[in-house]
Amino acid sequence: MEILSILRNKVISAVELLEKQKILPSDLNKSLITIEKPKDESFGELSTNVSMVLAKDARIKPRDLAIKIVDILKKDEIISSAEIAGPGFINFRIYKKFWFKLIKQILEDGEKFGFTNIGDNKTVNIEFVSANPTGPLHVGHTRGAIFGDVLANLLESVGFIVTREYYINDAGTQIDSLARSAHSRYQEALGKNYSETENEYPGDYLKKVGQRLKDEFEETLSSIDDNSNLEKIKEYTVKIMIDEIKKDLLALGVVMDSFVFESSLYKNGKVQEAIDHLSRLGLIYRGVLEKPKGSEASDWVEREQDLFKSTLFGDDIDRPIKKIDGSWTYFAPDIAYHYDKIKRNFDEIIDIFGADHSGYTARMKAIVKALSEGKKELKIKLCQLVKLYKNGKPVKMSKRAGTYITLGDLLDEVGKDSIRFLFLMRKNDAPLDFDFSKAIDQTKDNPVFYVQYANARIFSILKRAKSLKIIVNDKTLFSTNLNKLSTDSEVSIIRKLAEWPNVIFFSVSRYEPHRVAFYLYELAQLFHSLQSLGKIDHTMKFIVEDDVQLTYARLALIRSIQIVIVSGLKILGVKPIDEML
RNA sequence: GGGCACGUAGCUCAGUUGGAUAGAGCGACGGACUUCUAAUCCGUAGGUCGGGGGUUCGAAUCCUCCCGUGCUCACCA
Repeated sequence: MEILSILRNKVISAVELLEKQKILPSDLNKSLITIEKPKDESFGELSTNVSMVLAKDARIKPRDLAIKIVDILKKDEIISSAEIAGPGFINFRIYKKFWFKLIKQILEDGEKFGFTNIGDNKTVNIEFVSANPTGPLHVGHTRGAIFGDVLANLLESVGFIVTREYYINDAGTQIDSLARSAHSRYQEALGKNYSETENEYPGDYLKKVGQRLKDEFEETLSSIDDNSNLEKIKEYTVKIMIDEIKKDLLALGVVMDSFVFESSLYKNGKVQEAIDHLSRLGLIYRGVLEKPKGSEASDWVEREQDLFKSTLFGDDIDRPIKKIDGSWTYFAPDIAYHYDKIKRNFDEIIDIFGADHSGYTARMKAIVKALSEGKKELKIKLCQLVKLYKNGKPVKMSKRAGTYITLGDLLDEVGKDSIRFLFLMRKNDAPLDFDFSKAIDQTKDNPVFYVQYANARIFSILKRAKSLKIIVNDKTLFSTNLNKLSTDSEVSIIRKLAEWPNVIFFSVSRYEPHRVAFYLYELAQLFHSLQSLGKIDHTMKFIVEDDVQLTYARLALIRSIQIVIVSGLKILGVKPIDEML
């Protein structure tokens, strides 16, 4: 167990002792007790809010409670000082040798350090990207892809069994339009009349499809008077689009475990089945929706339709499941799809949406609650939109004109690792301004190189140590004597390393992968700072030639930094590099 | 007009789910290399946390009302 948890347990035991002695009422809620690193290190190395959190329930003043707790903890073997400050904080200092234990633990655990078994083999389904197969992925999808993938990595790393899933909308009118557009390009490839105006998907990417249709089928599908030809074109086009999407995702480092086709839900009767289930639960009725307030829907007509009682589950209005012509609405297959997820019996179901689908979340949560009869809760994370800039100027994108920046474009210009890291330097629900020119620049404003560079520097130091006949494998470093680590900067970076398990815990429990990226940046910052001390004062170099023991101790320190950086980068799906080129 | 987000330094953003004197990067200004990689470091300047009110020991964080921005709004997907 790492030091923050150890200290927290000690604090809790102290409270329990006071409970036993009847000084405090029993059964106080201790879940809010935290151990944190104070912002200002002059306060102490670690602090706890215990006395403020318990004061109210215990009916005692925070500072009075703090005095009692401090009396107990002062005797503890790892605590060198415990002081009360401010409204009732208890600030601790820890004996150095207990900080050194942390380094030993990192060297022993390796890249597993910090990852506890939170998941306990619980299963999780994360659905993300799920872009319509009508064109290549663009920057918006990219953000969702990275967010979902890294969240999946995180969950896996703490013992969840994760299914990364992509839901393919391969049915409906959009896909019919796609097929007609592909047919136009097919005609074009065959040298027949091509009409730009009738083409709903005019992007160049369909030219390739047209050519491939020609290569594959020659002229046999040219006439679409026969509907079965259009069906074949549709099938073929969707397949190509999906292959392209998979290829782009792979280049971004994202591999899905599972694809679910909307069309299969119709074919297998799963849509009807899900709706029937809702009916049995009494949640479907014939009704008339009110005209939306203030909406400018001028063509609004009052109509009776089949509605799902989503208001019972926290939605604003009940939602139609059938259109006027009797066909299903877009919502219906989604009901079936989530019913299917429920029946596959995942412990957790997570959907990742783009912000443009935020209006959809209430009904999706409602449907999962309804279909599972309250047993499952759908978790939805929203990714805000991405605005692209180039040299500080916004890049205009138009789907109609076919001038939008695709994931492929991004990968060509920026590269996978930069994209992933930069996209993760924003919280998911904050809008992301992404400047192309800055991302390409490898020297400034680019945190991924900053972190990579820290790793590369450590690699280079260890390499040099080896050349000096110093043994730098983890086993040797593990058994080295660390007592020579004595400066504030050194101990301060160990304290930072001690936060890593906390960072993982919060990233997982709140589904916030960006915390990992920020943490790695901060850790790299401390490392760079530490290294630069050696420039002014040569005794602060990591390798001090006339002090073997100090050298070993410092190598153990930087090696443990490297372990954390590398394992963090792996979570982000960014490849650590040993040498900057 | 309704719903959901968001509003923190000149710019881009963090802020451990209510804690101490609100942080970082960029930009600006001033410094540091016969290097274990200067792709780096150190320092200075910069704030009414959009505004008002409320909740309490304590608010950037929670509640409420305004102001502003984005997304969205039956029968599209």
